[in-house]
This record gives sequence, structure tokens and C-alpha cells, in this order.
Amino acid sequence: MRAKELFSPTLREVPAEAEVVSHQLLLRAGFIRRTAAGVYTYLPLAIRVLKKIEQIVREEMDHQGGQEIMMPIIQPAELWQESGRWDVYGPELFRLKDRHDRDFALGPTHEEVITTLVRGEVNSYKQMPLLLYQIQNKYRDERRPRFGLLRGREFIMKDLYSFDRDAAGLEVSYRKMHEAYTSIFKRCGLLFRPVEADSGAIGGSDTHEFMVLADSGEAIVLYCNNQACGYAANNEKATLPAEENISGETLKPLIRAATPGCRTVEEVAQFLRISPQTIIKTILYETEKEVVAALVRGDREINEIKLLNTLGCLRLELAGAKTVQQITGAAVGFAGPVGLKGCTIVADPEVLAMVNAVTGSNTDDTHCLNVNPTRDFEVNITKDIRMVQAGEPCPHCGSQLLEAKGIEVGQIFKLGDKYSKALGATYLDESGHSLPIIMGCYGIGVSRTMAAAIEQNHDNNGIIWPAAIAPFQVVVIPVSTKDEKQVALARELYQRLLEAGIETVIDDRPERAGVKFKDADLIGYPLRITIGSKAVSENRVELQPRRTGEVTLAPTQNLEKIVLEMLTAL
RNA sequence: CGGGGCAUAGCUCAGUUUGGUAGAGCGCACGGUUCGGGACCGUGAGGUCGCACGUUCAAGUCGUGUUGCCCCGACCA
Repeated sequence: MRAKELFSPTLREVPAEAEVVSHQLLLRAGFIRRTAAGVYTYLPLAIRVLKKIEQIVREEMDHQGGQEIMMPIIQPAELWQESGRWDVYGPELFRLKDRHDRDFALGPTHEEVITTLVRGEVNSYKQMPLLLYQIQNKYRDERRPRFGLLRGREFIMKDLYSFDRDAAGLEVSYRKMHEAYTSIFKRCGLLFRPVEADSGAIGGSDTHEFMVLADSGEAIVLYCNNQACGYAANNEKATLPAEENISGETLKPLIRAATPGCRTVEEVAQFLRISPQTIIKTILYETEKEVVAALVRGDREINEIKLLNTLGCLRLELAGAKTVQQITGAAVGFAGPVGLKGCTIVADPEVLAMVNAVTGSNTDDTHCLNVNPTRDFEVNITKDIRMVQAGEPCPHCGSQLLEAKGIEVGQIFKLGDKYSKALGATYLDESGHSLPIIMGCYGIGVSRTMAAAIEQNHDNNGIIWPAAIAPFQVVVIPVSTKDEKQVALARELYQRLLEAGIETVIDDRPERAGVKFKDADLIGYPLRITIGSKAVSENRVELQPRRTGEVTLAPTQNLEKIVLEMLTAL
């Protein structure tokens, strides 16, 4: 490709709309342009990267027995009504009407369509396992699209659905996908980690997320320090070993103490000169059916996902000041479990092990001292409801947990019979019994993977593409386009590299060298070949990998071979 | 959906406080000098100041409304 003809408008300045580095660099390097909030046009360089990623995905899906199909983006409302998700999915579902006033949705995911397809075509255990996938645009009217391609309203996703006769079959399919995903992200040159996760609204039992590790990631991953153990989980999901240490302290009688104006754990701890660890934090929540008081140790954070799962409710919000006043009889900041009525009390197991603790007293400006669970208050539910923090013990082996930030680029779910039951997808087994098909679903955010790769691979000058997904492998830069010898040599080498099957750009623009170098760094070609005057006289060119920036000189004979070797090493 | 901010040339922004005939840098076009890390000089093109209504002799500037975009929180590939 000649840079002169390549449509990749680069920007010198950072566009005001971009906050995160992948968004900034995709705009600056001429990969994307915004069309609407969370909706982007992919320019030629982006398309090349996306196709590379898609190709890797296809190969790994096919390798595991997946078969590619293409389902419609436009889906009739009846399917969603049948599964019950037309009402449940909420405003995130893009809805539209046709000219006959019939309801449709733009597909945010395809369980409905594929399950309907399969229920009509798969009737026997002999037709399974079946793995079907597609790569196409998905539509989700996000509450807040942001971070460029990391969270768009239109994005490219690979979604595969597995159909098996039983849980054992699903287990096999699930493991295949786990393996495929591992290969995919490895081949893309990304540093990633599969972690245990919460299944959220999609439902199902087991689920893993694949996290690309990057400081800008929104998700927090906890992983075991002990490599042999290998435990890793999203912090929403991470669990703890059962609490065992009960303090030998003797129980003291409960008393009340004035704590004027101390609403937060920090304020109370400071005022009473105690450690936050001796305080029981009481937070009130409202669900669609009840008010809940959640108790955790003062230095802990409540994990609202765990709490939501524990309660089995659909909606969970912090209680408003009014509700708090009504339930506790005190202002926000003085709630405590002692004598608390009119709400369900959920406690983290750690709380039950506390002795002579401090809590709010449900009276303004007063706290209770020497509170002891069981003796002073009853708990309705005891369940792990707190965030696990780095430094705490691994639930599997007890070693220390470490923390990293990650971008979720893929997730695999065991769906079980949730959709096959709702949509009536059954098969007959050997004995003629009708059973629901057991399903799994497996997604990869392709466009997000591209952005995540940049989040993980960039420097102050621009993108550093892993060679496997780079839009081009090599850029050939004649330093001066006025020097005909340089240009001639550059063209010759460019041709030879093309013939060797290496994706190469020749920067033949009549620009100064500095401009070309800056653009080469910005776009992130893995390897740069610079052809200056010395190259012409000595027949040696400069090779400079983008990542290291180390310049090596190479003779022009056999350049293809040297380049190929360097690229494999990248 | 709640909270905050922004909207002026292709891009980044000034001008709004105190209403008075539209600005800079970059980019673009042309000419010249340059030429190994975003050169310099000159000339030029380019804007119904997001949109609507209002106040006023006069609105980019003040008021009301509206739309779009961005950021922070609860959801997701």
C-alpha cells in the first residue's frame, strides 16, 4: 500500500471528545471517526485490524468444531416476547417499528433467534453437539456509551452458541471454548487472564470472563499469588475462605456513646480512637420488595452484586434518606443492627466473628459500643456479601491474592436450559424421552479487543501493535522523496517485501522525514525500515521495531528473510 | 436515569464577564526557501458562532426552550 493513497487521516492534536488512550489513538492515527455517540465508522486501517482479529477468531472457532452462520440484526419482537426478555431487557434494547407498526429490535445478542432456529431443526440427540457462531454488529443502547470502542452502542461481536444433550456435553463444549479463547487472545499477542465471574442477567451457572490486563481497565481482577493454584476472579465474584478465628476476648456489656456528627466509619473511628475493623458498617438498601440492612466490617466494602444474588432480587439501590429515617428513626450515618426492625438484616460472616464491636444506635449522634452479634442482635441471612481486597487469602489455597485491572474482552456462559425451556427447544434421547437442549453462549468483543490491544500496547508516541493484529507489518520510509536513488531503492524493497507476502506500506508522501516518522509511530507499524542516503551508498537499511526502537542495520540482499525473522520474534 | 460540563473555521481553542460589523494556532490551496523526528516566509480559501423563540436600535455575547456531545455514578462484549 502506498501511504499517498492510504485513507488514514492522522491528527496532530488530541480530539477533545476522547478521554482514554485507545480512543485518542484510534482517532489520531486515523482508524476511526465518530458518527454518533457510541457509534463509529471504521476506516481502512481499523478494518485491517478487525479482519485480522476476526480471522484468528474464525480459525479457533472452526478448530473446535464451530460452524459460522449469519443471523439477522433485525429481530421480530415476538421472539423476545416469547423468551420474556422483551419486557425484561429494558431500554438497552434498541426497538423499532416497521411500516405495518410491527415491533422489532436490533439484536443485542442472539439467544432468541438461534434457539428458535435450533428448535425447528434439531430434534434428536444424534444432531448434537452443535456449535454455531457468527461475527457481526451488535446493538445495545447503553446508558452511557464511552471510552470510544471500549463501550459503544454498536460493536462487533463474535457469538457462539453450543447445543448439547446434557450437562456433561455442555462441560465439553465449555472447555473447548475456554481453550479456544485462550488461544485467540494469546495469538492476538495480548496479556490476559481468564477469571471467574458473575453471570448477571444472562443467567446460568458457570461463567468466566477473559480480561486483557491494562491499567485503564474498569474491572478489578483478583488472582492468587501462588501460580500453581491459578485462582483468578472478577472482584465482583471473588470469594473468601470461611472465617475461623474467633477472638478470645470476653464480651463486655453494651453501652451507648455520644458521637456527635460522626456519620462515616472514618469519622467514628477517629472520634472514638478505634480501628475501623472494630466497627460494624450498616448500609440500608431498597429492593423491589423490601428494605435490607447489609452489615460488613468497617474496613470492608459491600459487594452489591453478591448482595443482589443473595437476596434474589432484580433491583438493588441504596436507600434514600427518607427511608433510612423511617426505618432507623435516625439520620443517615447512625444505622445499626441493634433493635433494628422492619427490614431484612444480611451480615457478612466476618461480622458474626466480631466481638465488642461498634455500631450505629439508630439514634442521631450516638453509637453503641461492645455490640456482640447474636447476643445483641439477630441476623436473618449470613452470607459473603463483601468485596474481597488484594492481600486477603485465596479461597482455594490460602495464599495471598493480588490485584490487577482488566478490560473484559470475552465471556463464556453455561446457560443450561434457560432459553431452551422458555422457547421450547427439545430433543429426543435414545429412549424417546423429550428433554430440553442444554445450551452455552460465548462472546468476544472484536472491536473492543482492538481497543484493548491499544490500551495494553502504546507509548507516548502512539500505538504499538502486536504483529499478529497490526494493520500492516512493515512501513518503508524513504527519508527524502526528492532523492531518486532513495525512492528507487525504497520501491524495490517495497516490491520485494510484498512479493514475500509481507504486508507493507511505503511512505511515498512528499513530506519531511519527521512527519513520516511521527505518523509511523502513531499508527504503530511493528517494523519500520528507513532508507536514507547512507542506505543508498552502503546498501544497508535501518530496521527499527516499534516496540523497542532499537535500530539495526541490515544489508538489502536477503532483506525479506531478515524482516520475516524479525517479525516472528515480535 | 441522576449529577456536572461543553457547543465559535476540517482540528485544538480564544472572544461571552462589560451586547456594537468574526479571531489565533494547526490543517488545506498556491509560490518560494528548507529537508533524518510534526520546518520557515508570503499569499489565499474556509464560519447563517448547534437549533428555535425572546429581550434590544443592535445578540457569538443576555433570557427561555430544545438538540447534540463529553465527563462522574448504577449495567455490559
